[in-house]
Amino acid sequence: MLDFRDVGADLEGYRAKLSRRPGFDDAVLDAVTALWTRRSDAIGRTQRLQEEKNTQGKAMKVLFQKGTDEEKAQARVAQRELSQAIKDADAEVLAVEGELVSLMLEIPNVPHPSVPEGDGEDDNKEVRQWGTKPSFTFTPKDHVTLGEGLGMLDFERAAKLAGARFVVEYDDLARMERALAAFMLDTHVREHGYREVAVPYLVNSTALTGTGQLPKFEEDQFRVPFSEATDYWLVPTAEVPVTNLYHDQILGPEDPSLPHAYCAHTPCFRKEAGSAGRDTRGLIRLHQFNKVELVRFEHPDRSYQALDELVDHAENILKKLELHYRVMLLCTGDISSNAAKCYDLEVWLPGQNRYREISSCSNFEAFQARRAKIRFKEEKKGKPRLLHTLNGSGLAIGRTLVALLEQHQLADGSIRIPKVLRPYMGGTEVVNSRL
RNA sequence: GGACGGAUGGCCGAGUGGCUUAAGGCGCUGGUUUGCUAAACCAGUGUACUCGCAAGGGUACCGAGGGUUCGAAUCCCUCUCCGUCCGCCA
Repeated sequence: MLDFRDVGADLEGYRAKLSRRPGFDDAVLDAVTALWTRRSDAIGRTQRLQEEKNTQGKAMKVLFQKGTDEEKAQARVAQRELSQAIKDADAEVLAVEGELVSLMLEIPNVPHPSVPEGDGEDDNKEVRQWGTKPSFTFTPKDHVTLGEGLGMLDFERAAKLAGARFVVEYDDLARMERALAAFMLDTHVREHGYREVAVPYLVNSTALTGTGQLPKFEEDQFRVPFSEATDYWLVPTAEVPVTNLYHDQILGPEDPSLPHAYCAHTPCFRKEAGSAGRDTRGLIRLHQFNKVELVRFEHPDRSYQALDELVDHAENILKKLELHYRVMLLCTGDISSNAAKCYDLEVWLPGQNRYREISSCSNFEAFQARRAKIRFKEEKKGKPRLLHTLNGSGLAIGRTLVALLEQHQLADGSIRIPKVLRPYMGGTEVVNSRL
């Protein structure tokens, strides 16, 4: 969320910056400015009425001891009228503010100047590549063929249990989900300095609003209809519970200094409402998948440096797993609504002959911090400022499994396990079929 | 699921309708005194909104939301969270 004061103070500046996003309708900005004025007027009125009522109220006690019955009655009527007037003015403030906030919640973040313009995916800029495409002396299979060939991926039974877009894994591939999570967490904790955290997989709508999934993307979220009164949603990513750890908090100078960096492993649940028919084969787009997520709370002055570090930490996992990938800088047409700047890591999938997103690393600047009220003070008496939040996948585990299967496949359909993962796989070097 | 008890500033804690502009203490910051440190003393110490060029005002906030009243931290209702016990349970 942007600050409507900033928008009102520099309407044309924001119009220009936000118009870099294709499809942004700037009419909403004029509505915001109009509401802002109405809000200020209404607040001014309420406060003047309050002041008057307080002044009169202080005189009441004396009056009730010494005044005549008639004076008392008059004062009572006057106060009652003031109370009513305050109530009315308050109601207007609330109504206008409600409208204003609901508009603000829908306005996307301002893209950083370094974000290239573009209409969509094809306009993203490749920043660098790491490694080379593996070459095969045979035609590489895709992960579904490989996994089913090993007898370790089972989409039919998953469909029986839950429906489309779920998977059942067995044996070494089931173990590899666990191994990858442990390997990634260990690396981020030991080598990159993140603090490991285990969080709830159900969150409330306040948390989802704080990180920006609500209200705009409600159709992507799984709501748990536990009862009328409860407000439970399955987490779409650990970003939500982890970022909201600091909800409504002011970090003081006595707190361990910024940055605060966390990593968490959770399943992620997504409706994939808008992607019917897309990526229906395999592990690429499921309703449930595992992910290790990195979340950072940063001083505004160094959040872009932190973004580079974050990308590096995610890349490091791919390097250790010996997976060829490229780094893409997303353009204004492909970047998410919350992010100011975003890099995607795209891993090479020989079975599909294309790169696929395996991590998305974003700087949200103050966009989430303003929604979730996350602030810090540099000095004890200083003014609280919004800090910057960042997060990135480190990495999506299901897609990592896909990449391992496809890039490290051998001619007979078995899979070579990269060295760093072997300790987590009981020393196994190759995944072989048990069939 | 049942019963009872709680929720007040950074922390502890007083407060049963107007003397609260939230006492008092701790902590913290600045100052005075002072070989150093400590102590003592003095002053300050939240958040949001709002008016103002500024200095500096004003308004709201005692878990949340409603209600009663001229007036609510205080009385009433609903909810949330925490604690203790009982039942059920991985």
